[in-house]
Amino acid sequence: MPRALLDAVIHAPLRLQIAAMLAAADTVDFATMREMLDVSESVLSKHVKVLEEAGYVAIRKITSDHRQRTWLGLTSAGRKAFAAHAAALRDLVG
Amino acid sequence: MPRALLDAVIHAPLRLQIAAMLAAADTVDFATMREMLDVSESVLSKHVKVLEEAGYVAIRKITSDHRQRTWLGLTSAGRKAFAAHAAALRDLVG
DNA sequence: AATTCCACTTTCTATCACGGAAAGTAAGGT
DNA sequence: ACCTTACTTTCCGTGATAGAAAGTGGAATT
Repeated sequence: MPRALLDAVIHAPLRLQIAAMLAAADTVDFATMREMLDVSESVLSKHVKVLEEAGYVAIRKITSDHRQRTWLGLTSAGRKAFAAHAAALRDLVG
Repeated sequence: MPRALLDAVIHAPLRLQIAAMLAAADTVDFATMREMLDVSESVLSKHVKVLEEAGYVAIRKITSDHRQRTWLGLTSAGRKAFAAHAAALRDLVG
């Protein structure tokens, strides 16, 4: 029954970690996240895109200091969804 | 980095629920679990099999009272794996 | 202005997971 | 021998995931 409460977009292992990192750190840049998760650029890019298309993650590309960096952060919908998912997991896992 | 700590066998939504139910109830029979999860027999059977092949679930077929029932329970390895997974999730989800 | 970098993004290709329907199996009843 | 119960396995189609390689767009360099 609580299956409906588990958000498939967030539940996938990598995306759960992405969401958790963003929930904890507010914003993280692409390269740093890639290193922390130890995945290829294409994989991270695609998972971030899934989260973005779900309206959970906001992508901001900023050029500063002769470097362009992509900053990632949760939207308010993303924060809500993550909180709900976290609650569902806690409920399940005790 | 904690990706390694998430057990793919347990993480799948349905199997996470199965494991959680068995962790909470010790044993549950197939039919009851099927109703609680609201899935088809084939789907439950296959997920249970995955858990069994991982050594996490023990299947016991018992005939009593003119009815045969399949009882499911976690093995000690299953209990350990679930506990570890639960810890990893809590760590991730805060 | 053309070229090179950089930092991702998208495409390509292959594999693997998942679901349900339907067919199959095993152990009793009748 | 046949039927029912209670799953199990097969069949088949769909969707997710991964990584390599090619592509894109905006600096920075020449």
